[in-house]
Amino acid sequence: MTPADGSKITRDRLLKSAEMLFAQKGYDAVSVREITNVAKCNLAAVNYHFGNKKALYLSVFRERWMPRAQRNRACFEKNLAGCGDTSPASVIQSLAEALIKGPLTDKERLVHFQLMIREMTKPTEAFEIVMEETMKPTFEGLGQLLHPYLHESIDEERTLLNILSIFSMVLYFNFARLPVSKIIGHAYDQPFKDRLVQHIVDFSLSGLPVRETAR
Amino acid sequence: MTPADGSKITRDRLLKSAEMLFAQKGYDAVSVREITNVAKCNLAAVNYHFGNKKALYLSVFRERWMPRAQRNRACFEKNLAGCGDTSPASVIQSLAEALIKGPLTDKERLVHFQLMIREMTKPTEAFEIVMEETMKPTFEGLGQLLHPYLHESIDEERTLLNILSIFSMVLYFNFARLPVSKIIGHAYDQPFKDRLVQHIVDFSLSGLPVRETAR
DNA sequence: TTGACATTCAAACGTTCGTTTGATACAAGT
DNA sequence: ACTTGTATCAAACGAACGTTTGAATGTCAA
Repeated sequence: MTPADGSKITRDRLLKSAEMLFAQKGYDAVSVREITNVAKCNLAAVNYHFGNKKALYLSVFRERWMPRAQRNRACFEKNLAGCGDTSPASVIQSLAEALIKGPLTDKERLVHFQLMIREMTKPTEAFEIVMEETMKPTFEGLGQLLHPYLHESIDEERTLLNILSIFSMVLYFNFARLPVSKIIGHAYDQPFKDRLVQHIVDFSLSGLPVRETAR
Repeated sequence: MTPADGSKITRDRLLKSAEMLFAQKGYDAVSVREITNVAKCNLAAVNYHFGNKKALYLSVFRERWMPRAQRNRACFEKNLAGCGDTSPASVIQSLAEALIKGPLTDKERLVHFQLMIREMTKPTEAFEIVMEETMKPTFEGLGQLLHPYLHESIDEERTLLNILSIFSMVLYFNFARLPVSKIIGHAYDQPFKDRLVQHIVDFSLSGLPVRETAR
């Protein structure tokens, strides 16, 4: 077949199946046979199209994870532009909405953040991709947006800790859906996602909603 | 040999080696041969002492993970008792100190939270242990401590979301040491841990340190 | 129609996996 | 002294792994 034909389709099916399985089970728990079965192609297709299993894993990050990270980033910037200002409230609301209710489907979001968590827990070569091309630029951008609004005494480390704290909430509520659902007693439906975004914004801006009389 | 002799020692070495390797690499990435090599015992020892690999994994949670979770809990309660009150500031400070500077060594802490993250990302039977015997009681206890101080309009879900947000920060700063170190530019030394606890308390109570003039 | 190229496929490669086996060593009870 | 029970060990088991091979199939330019 010519490249315009079914070949690329097989390659894409491999990437798609591999991504889902790697996110669900982790690199070592997934066999090449399992991937090719889900992708409905021959066992040797992985080696033909990607060379070997590890190269397929890296291609998943390069060709599927990165574009999704960029879609998230674009959504954040669109949200923020729609706010009309760059106040901390607008920045955090735009970020939380982009990552929790944003352009990804629920399945994509789970896959995206599970892959991210796996690279944080046991980094491979893909960690550099995630870190240098996505997280570092994002945190730097958030730092520049928030810094003018923060108290004068807040140094660079404190600024980063604040950003990482917001990020940790978004990360946690995305990848740990199962335990969170088990604790709050219901699924991630749309109204809950709205309440979740609102909570993250409120908590990030004011912390715990403590009674005035008890402050 | 009699049970009072070297046998239990072999069993303990297996548990210790298995825990470290499972935390570092994940269940499927670790082979029984690797575990027995690190534990300096025979390959068949895993099956003799635990039956099979999966049972060893569960024993790691029952016999090593759970006791550490209880040590953390005891430290939290000791910290809180030392505060003299149960205000949100005292509760969060006690919690953050217990989990970030508490009774565990740095190595133990990393292992502990990495195992936790792995169970949240891809739950096995050990998930029930972590969830029912540790997280649920902890969150319920925190809810009862914090609820009297929270605003009247805060319902049970909002209370839980606040607790989960604090938990997500503690979790993140413990398991994601590598990316966090990479971003802030230095290791987790003692002064940084002090600043980290202070930040978590401040952020949980007041959110971002926004200038008064910009509020 | 032919030759070159791209893609798929069944089959096999050698290696490593989790698990089992049977022999051996040693301590304690009778 | 002999039996019993516990623990360790080298060796082997079949199954599954990632990877390779060479033939078969299809497409398009010449």
